[in-house]
Amino acid sequence: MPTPTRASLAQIVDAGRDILESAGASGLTMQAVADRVGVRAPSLYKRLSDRDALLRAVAYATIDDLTARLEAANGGIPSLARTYRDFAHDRPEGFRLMSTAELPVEALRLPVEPLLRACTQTVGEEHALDAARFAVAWMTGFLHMELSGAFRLGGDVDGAFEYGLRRLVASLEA
Amino acid sequence: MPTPTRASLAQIVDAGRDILESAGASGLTMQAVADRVGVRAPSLYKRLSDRDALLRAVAYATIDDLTARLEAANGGIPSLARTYRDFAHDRPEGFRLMSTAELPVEALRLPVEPLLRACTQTVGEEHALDAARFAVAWMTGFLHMELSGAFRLGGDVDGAFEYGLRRLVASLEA
DNA sequence: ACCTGAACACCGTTCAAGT
DNA sequence: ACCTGAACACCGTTCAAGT
Repeated sequence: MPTPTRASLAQIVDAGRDILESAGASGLTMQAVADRVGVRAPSLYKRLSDRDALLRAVAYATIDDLTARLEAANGGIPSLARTYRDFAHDRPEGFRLMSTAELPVEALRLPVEPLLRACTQTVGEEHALDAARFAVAWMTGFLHMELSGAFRLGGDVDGAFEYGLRRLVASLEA
Repeated sequence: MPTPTRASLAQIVDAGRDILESAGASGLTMQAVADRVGVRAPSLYKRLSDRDALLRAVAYATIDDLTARLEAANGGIPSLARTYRDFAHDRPEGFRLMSTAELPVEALRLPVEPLLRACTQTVGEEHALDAARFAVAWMTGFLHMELSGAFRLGGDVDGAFEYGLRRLVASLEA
């Protein structure tokens, strides 16, 4: 009787996401995933070509999760921004991995789509892409700095986010 | 006669910066630095407690470099933003390391100082910090995304930067 | 004081051999 | 088909021994 599949790719990726959040990217080792999934490390290479493929797979799963949340949000820029921030707070390591993992450009098309629509509404077709890049850059930069503790000193971080959001929206509506 | 010092900390950090830019963060190993400096890896531990300390030292040197460039710029927001971008293009891996390395909050005080002054000029004391955070977040986010290739598809990246810069300045002057 | 070789732990990865 | 132990390369780090 052939051995039944013990470690499906989905199980591996789920284990990877958990380990990532609890131990950080450096703790996301093949051995840690193998232990969690009840298998020896070499067996993972039946499903994934190498550790980089594991990181990419976890990044994709994270992006899917984010995309779903953004689609569920009311489509305005403030709502999208706050949803994005909540997501980064929930899965800080996954959020970081999205920027770190070397992904093909199209990987971000789906999560950006709702923002692109919102920007088209406020600035029109012609500058929608520039506006979306402006918005995404601010949000992503803010969240990275917030998560890395760069805003720890001085004043209210929530307040700084809402201030930036107000300025952002005002500047696009101008 | 005691052995003369072969590997000073300054030499080690300089070697580290070079290796970082040519081989990336994962290529910045203790062995690579030791080779470059003409010493065996264990000798580095006379100067640095561990690899993390090496990364921090390289990050600090990078920050000093950036600070000098920003101080030399004409102090307006557009000039600071373009100087920051030039720096990220010159030393992309160093730029990344500044965000990655776990540094104490005060590490960024000096490079942010010129921007904080510019923001005080345009929005006044009370919201200077919020405005600086808005500006830094946008710039840093934009540069990370640009360097990681997220803007590779569609349109003019320089144009998108100038668009963002115009919106940013306009929103602070409003 | 500074350097070295030897050694250890840990990780990624390959592969021949098992079921 | 899927799994495993054994093995290898590579890296960080420690330490006793050299000058």
